[in-house]
Amino acid sequence: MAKSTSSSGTGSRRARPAKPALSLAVIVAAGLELLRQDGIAGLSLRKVAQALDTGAASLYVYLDNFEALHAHMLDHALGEVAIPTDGDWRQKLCGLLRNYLLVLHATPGLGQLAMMTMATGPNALRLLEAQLGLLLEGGLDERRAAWAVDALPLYISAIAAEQDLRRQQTDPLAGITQTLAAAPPEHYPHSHRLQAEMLAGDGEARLSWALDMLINGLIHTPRP
Amino acid sequence: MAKSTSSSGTGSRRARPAKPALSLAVIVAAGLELLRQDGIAGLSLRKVAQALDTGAASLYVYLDNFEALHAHMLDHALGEVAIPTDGDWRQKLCGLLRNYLLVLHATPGLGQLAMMTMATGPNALRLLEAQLGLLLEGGLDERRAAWAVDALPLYISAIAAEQDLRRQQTDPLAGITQTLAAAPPEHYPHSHRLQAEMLAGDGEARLSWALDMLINGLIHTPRP
DNA sequence: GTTCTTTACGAACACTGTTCGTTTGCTTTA
DNA sequence: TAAAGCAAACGAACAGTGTTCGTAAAGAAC
Repeated sequence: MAKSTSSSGTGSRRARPAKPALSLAVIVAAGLELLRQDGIAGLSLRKVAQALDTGAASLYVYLDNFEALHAHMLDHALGEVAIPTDGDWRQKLCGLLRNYLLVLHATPGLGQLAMMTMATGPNALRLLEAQLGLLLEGGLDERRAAWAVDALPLYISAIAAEQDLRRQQTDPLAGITQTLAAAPPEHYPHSHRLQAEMLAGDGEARLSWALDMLINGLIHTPRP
Repeated sequence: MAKSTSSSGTGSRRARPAKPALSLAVIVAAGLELLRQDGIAGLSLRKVAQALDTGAASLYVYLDNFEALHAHMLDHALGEVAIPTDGDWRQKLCGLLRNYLLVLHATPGLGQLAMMTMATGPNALRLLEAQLGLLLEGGLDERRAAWAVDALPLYISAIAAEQDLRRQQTDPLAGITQTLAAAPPEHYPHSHRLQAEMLAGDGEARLSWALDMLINGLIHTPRP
C-alpha cells in the first residue's frame, strides 16, 4: 500500500533510513505507528517529530494543530475500512460497520481518537455515502437514513473507545467487577444476580447482537 | 448531602472563604466548577488546587491520579440523575436516559469525561440497578437486560461527547458541512441530496427518536 | 513530653503543544 | 552567472501539564 522508503531500492547509503523527506503522509504514518506502539497516552507531536528525526516545530508546516494530526490520522485509518459488496443490504451494512470497528480495534487508542475528533476527511465521506446507499437499498425512507447514518458509526466508535479504555488500564477486573462484588445484594439485587451475565460473551457475539439490535430498531422506528 | 463548611456556623473570621479544610468533596466540587467554566481543556490539577488556594501536591492526599479526580467528578455528577417513578416501564426508562443526557449536557466537557472514564462509583451502580429493574419490569429476559444495560448508557454518553466536541470548536459549521459542500455531487449523490436532512432536527427530537430506536431494537432482538 | 501518623506544601523533574526568529536550500528572476 | 525571493526546516524558549520527593506542621496516642 504505502510507498516503501525510496532509498531501499538501490540500497541505503546511510545508517539511518535517509530522512524520508517530511510530508503530511509521512507524518501521519509516523503518528499511526506511534499510536500502534504506545497507545493514545504515548502519542505526542514531539515523539512523532523524533521518529522522523526532526523537531516538533518542523511539523507545523504541514499541520495547524495537534488536533489536525488527529484528524488526518483518523481519516487515513478510515481508508482501510472495506465496503462489502456481497449479500443483501443488511449483510453489507453489518459488514461495513464490523469492518469499521475492526479498523478502530486494530490500533490501540484509535477508538478514543475517533471520539475525540470530528471525522471530516474524504474517507469519512466515502463511508457516509456507502452507508446511505445501503440504508436506502434496504428500503428505509430518506429522512430515517439521514439520521441513522449519524447514529450507527457513533455507536461503533463508542464501543471501540470503551474497549480502548478497558485495554489501557492495568487490571481489567478492577472496573465494575469490584463495585459489584462490594455492593450489598439486598440493595442491588438485579446487579448482584446478573453480575456474571453482564460480562458474558466475547466481543464478536456482543457486536453482532448490538448491530442486529440497532438495525432492527431502525426498521421499527419511523421518524417523527 | 455533603457537609457544609464547618467554619460557616460561627461566622468566617477571614476575608477569604476561610480555606474550606480540603476534603475529597471540596476537591470534586472545585473540579466540577472549573469544568463548568472552562470545559475539559481548562481542567487541570493545578487549577483545581489554585481554586482551593493550595498547591497541586496537596491534592494527592485524597487522589491517586488525575484520572481518579475524573472518576470522582463523574460519579458525583451522576448523583444528580433523577430516576423517574411515574408512567410505564418504557416511559420511565426513557426518562432515566434522558435525565442522564441532561446531566451530561449541563456542564460542558462532562460528556467527554464520561467517555474517558470508567463509571464505577456508587451512583453508577445506583443507575445500573435502576435500569436493570426497568428492563425486567418491561418483560425483557435477564440475559438481554444484562447486555442492554451496557449498550444504553454507552450510546447516551457518546451522544453527549459528540455534542461536547461540536461545542468546543469555534465554528460548528466547519465540520462535515464543508466536506459535503465541497464533495462532487456525481460521486456522492446521497450525501449531497440528504445534506440538509442529516443536520435537521433539534437535540430533543433526535434524542427521542434515538431512544425509541434503541428500545424498539431491544424488544425485537433476542439474545443468541 | 515524646513518639507516631496524617495532612499540607514548596521545589523540582520530565514532559506537553505552540510560537518566534533565524537559517537552509531551492527556484525564479535580472 | 548572480541576485533575489520564498517555502521549508530548525533550535530555543514559553507557559503550561501530572507526578514525586523531602520536609515541615498539626494532632493523636502512649
